[in-house]
Amino acid sequence: MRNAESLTIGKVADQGGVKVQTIRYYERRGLLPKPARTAAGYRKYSDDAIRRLRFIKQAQALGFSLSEIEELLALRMQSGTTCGDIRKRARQKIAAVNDKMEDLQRIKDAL
Amino acid sequence: MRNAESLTIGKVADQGGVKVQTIRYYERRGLLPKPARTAAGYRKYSDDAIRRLRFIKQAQALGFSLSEIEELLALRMQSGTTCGDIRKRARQKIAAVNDKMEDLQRIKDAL
DNA sequence: CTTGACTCTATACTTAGGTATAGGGTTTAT
DNA sequence: ATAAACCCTATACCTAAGTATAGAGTCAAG
Repeated sequence: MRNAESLTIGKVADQGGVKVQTIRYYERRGLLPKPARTAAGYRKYSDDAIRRLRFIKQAQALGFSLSEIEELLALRMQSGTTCGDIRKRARQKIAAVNDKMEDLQRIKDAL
Repeated sequence: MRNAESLTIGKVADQGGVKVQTIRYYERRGLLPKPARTAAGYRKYSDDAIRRLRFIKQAQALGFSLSEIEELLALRMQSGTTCGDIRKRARQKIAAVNDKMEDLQRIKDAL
């Protein structure tokens, strides 16, 4: 009972917390796969799309650019072999965040 | 022996790690005070400008927008009274960074 | 069976944060 | 005393990440 198939773009946008145009924009950018279409040409999504949108938003909040996120998603797709790459990138990012926190401390002290 | 006065915009740019045009841009935006000028109209800076540039870069690296940085600098100027505000903002930002780290963990796990 | 809320494509506009260019004056090293 | 390396203003351009608009088709509720 877990899978509501065939969501419209509007539903996905609402659930993903973005605008409809943003979804189409992501599709053009290659961040979201081209979805199936109805006879009338309407995009049909499964809730994978929502999960993907949320992943994108999280990664964005962490300071990844859309291009970086594209790479992350690509890596994720090559499941199996290259998991190490992702771990490495995640670790890099964590290190960067740690650095940022130290800088923050310094700024706090400076103020 | 600590104060080399009267730096040109180029020196400040080099030391601050930004382009000359960026300095002029920051001046237009109000992030850097309008400096004194030579007879010929050249901008003259003290090394305060360099410190300020570095502060801006650090804050930027932490995810502050230029507008936010403007506010931070303004707060810093009202020295004395409103130090609490800055601490509060810094603490907010630290909290945000902590949240981000948790998100990062989650992403790492998700990959 | 029509009206309002969707959807489609294509194109243009927006904001943030710069970066480049044109056309000119100035300083400095030779 | 002249050429290179600076500086000046003003204006235009750029990338990222959307957001809006126009003009047209579609679906669902009354």
